[in-house]
Amino acid sequence: MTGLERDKPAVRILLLEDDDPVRDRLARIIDGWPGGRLVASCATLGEAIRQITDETIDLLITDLNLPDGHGVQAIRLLRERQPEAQAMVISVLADDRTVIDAIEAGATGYLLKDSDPIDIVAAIGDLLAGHSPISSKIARTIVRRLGGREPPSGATAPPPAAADAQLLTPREMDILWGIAKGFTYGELAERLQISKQTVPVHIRNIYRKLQANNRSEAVYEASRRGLIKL
Amino acid sequence: MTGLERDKPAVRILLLEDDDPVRDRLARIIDGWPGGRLVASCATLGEAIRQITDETIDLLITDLNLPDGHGVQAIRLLRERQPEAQAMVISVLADDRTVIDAIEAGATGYLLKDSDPIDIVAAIGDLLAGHSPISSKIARTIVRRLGGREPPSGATAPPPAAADAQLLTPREMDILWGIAKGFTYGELAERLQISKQTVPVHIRNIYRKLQANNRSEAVYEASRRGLIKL
DNA sequence: CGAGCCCTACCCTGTTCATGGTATCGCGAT
DNA sequence: ATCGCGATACCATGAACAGGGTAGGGCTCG
Repeated sequence: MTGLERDKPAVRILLLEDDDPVRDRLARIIDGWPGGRLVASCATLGEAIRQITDETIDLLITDLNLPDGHGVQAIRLLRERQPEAQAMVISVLADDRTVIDAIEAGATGYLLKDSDPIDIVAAIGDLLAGHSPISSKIARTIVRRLGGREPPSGATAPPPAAADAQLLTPREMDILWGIAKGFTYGELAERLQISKQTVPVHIRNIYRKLQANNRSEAVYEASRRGLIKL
Repeated sequence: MTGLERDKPAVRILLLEDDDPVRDRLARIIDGWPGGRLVASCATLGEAIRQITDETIDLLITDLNLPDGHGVQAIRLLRERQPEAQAMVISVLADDRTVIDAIEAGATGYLLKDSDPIDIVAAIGDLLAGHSPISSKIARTIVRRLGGREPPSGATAPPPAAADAQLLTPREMDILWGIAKGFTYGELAERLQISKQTVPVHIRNIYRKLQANNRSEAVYEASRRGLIKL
């Protein structure tokens, strides 16, 4: 060591971004920031996986769309191998699934590329201060996930399930059970003694209420919200 | 009927803030903003409740600490009476309980007073654009709520998975995760970087091993056997 | 080195699903 | 009494899925 590391522990940063100009720009900024040390600057998931496996990382800054995989995979691996490390996403992706996936994988920061020029150093500082720098568009997805809607009629609902209790109608709950168990339209119709034309109507309504687009997603969502337990 | 609902798309804003100087300052800013109309500027929860009950509101901007109650109560009432309306918190409070309460009550914006001078107009615009202007410190609380749990890869879960651990191959477990979350062939193929022809092959093998005939059944079975936890 | 398994990939075919629209009936609320 | 909504029902179309067969490359293990 030639005195690069003094008393202050520099933040070991791993950068993962497939777009060359963007990566270089970010790398330069990070390199020029005295508080951090750029462990590596990767263009592929594979390279990042190698780095995460071999090196000690404090902070992963990653894109999501990668030529050989998805940035969330890097986040997952990082959280597994180095639970103390932080992860921040910098991406153009803003759809609900991607955002929720990233957050659930352990990302604590999420900046949208499309917005105004990113102050990456400020975001890193924010993150390391225990905050979550998140673009407002991304935040909305997360907030929606928590807050949803529908007013609690009483004062305060202790269990989260109580809030969603009225979300689905009784019939929809019947249908939900059915799709969780893998029944087809026909089986469900027979079991509930209704026309097989009616089943998809209920299913559509369930999808709308749970913001799902197919059966598995609906079951996953319903389970997550405590509407059903598998 | 006063018949003025369609003429102008000015945002009807209700301000609730007990601190006089702060309230006046915010009121002036909002008043000077051509995009919005200040319906009322309240110093107490009681006054705000009256306004929410009697007037049509598009956006509530509220403090939380109030002399006669809590701002969250105003948010709850608003969401109950006027579900289309938005709510934004401006407060010094940042504890988990308060933040989660506010978000669950329906707030889609949450700015911390202590931070840098608030650009309230930008935040309002953000909010009305469908985003969620949220201070990064607040965001961390929310993110923790969503993602702060255990990493999905069961590093320390030998008891349940032991018997069936070898039932599915690693790749099949990847696929299983995907179908539990509702991914299509194409999405799964992209995320795992394999051909979309290969995905159904794995799925078929999973069905065979779990004795399932469709996705929901497979997820149900896998969950029941402890292969995945939703 | 051949056996066995996993992962990969493609072909084909029939079924099921997702999604739109439209409509009737009953019930509780306005 | 009209309105909103839940539940029921039908039609139609394109996308996605299930299930069958075939097969090459890579890996490990006797």
